[in-house]
Amino acid sequence: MQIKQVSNHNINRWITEIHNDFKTAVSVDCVIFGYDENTLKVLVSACDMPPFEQKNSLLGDLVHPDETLEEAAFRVLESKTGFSDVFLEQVQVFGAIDRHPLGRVITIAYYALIKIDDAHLAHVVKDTKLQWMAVSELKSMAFDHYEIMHMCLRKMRRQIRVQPIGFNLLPEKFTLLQLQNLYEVVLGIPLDKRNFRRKLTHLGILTQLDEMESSVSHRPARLYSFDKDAYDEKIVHGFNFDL
Amino acid sequence: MQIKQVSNHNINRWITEIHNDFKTAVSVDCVIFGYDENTLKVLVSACDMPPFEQKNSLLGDLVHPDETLEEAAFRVLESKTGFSDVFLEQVQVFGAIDRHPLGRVITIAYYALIKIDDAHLAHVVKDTKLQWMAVSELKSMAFDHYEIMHMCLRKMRRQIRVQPIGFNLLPEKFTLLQLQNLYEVVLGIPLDKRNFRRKLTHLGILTQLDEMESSVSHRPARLYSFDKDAYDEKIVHGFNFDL
DNA sequence: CCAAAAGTGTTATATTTACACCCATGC
DNA sequence: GCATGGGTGTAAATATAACACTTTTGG
Repeated sequence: MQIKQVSNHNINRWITEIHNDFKTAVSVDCVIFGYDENTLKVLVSACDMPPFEQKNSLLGDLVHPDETLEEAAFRVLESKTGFSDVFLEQVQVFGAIDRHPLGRVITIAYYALIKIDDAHLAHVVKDTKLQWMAVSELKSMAFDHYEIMHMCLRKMRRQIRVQPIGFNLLPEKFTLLQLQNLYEVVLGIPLDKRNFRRKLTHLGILTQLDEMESSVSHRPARLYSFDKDAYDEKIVHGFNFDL
Repeated sequence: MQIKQVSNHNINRWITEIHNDFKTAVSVDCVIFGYDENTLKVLVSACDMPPFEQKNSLLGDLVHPDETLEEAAFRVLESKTGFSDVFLEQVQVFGAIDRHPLGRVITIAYYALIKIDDAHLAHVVKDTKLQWMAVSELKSMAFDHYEIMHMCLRKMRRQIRVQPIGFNLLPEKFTLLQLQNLYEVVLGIPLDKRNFRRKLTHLGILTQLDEMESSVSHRPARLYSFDKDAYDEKIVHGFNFDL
């Protein structure tokens, strides 16, 4: 990179600091949430770095010099899940001085929401280090990753109430009960069936499909899909999603 | 720092990358909000770095190797405002590859809320580069600082509705109209006087003082203060501030 | 016919909004 | 006495919460 010759001593200080003294390693860590078997899960990896060999860690990597932070996060996501088109949200930076045993590494936490499907599960199974773990069963992790996971969970819980992001965790076609269960599991509160259904169907952001559940041993439920166009349209007219 | 000898080649890669290849300069930038003359203002500094000499910039600095991100932000705040006890909130990281003309610098944005008082104004006046500018008058800034300011403004607007942070912008003792004006200015919406007063006084987080405004050319208003203890008490019992 | 989830309305309660006048003070 | 903001209550509309039974399918 070319550096302009400038007279101000303040700028020379910056040049020195930027290029020598004050450089730090920067990583991204992804909290990848999935929803399966009525459970909120996180994709974790067996950690191979001392002293955390018995722990699980989040999926992350150092940010390369030629990529943005978001690109780094998407690179991690794609390499571990095979998906490139996922919902991704920056949460917070963690910069405690000794958070990494190999030296100072500040990390930018992202959370992602993905639809766990069979193709994806096969992809994960091939990588013996990877594992979907229920959020409720995760008690401790490598580094400060448990704290990071928890912060991401908090942010996701806050966001899911006011933005239609929950659909990223469900298949394209879902029943109203699946949607209600998702909210109950994520938020940890029971919801009234009739009120929930009225609220959601009256929001006008669901498309009622001409299709039913099949092969269930009870009355099959109608399938719905999220109508993103309708949502975007309503947003510009001052509509608020609020569950 | 001491580095453990480990056998795994993956870890050796990390060591190389962390200590050599992938280091980046990291800075903090503070969007310092103040409220004065019924206006929301930001503390900005004349920029002396080409090509932004005609622009204002946020207050920031590189993060030093021996301090956390928050410590860096507080250091910037204290050096520029003289205050160490201010409300500070991390907002987002900005990591576009060419956001800084001197090389790759990723920056962590914070916003701070401070009470602009006379002592503080004197402090600012001594530094000829510093200036309080109305948010509404800021149209462009150095680097990506306008975008950063805007993101912080958005986050602050969101937070002020659900957390009692507005009090950080007012004097210890304030009138209900001052508080209402603050909300109207920050949120950009008019509020009904009677409804606002009823809501706030019934929340039970304001202490009604035995003191009135003085030297005003109209009926003096009662003064109130924020009762943090009462707020904390209510929070643990599941109370939600929501304006 | 049994088990399991689908689907559907009404009423009571709480919250939010809209709105207008007299009061105290400084000049 | 006039300009300025201080201070107060009520009614209508809206949103939320609670609640139970019949229907449809597979086994």
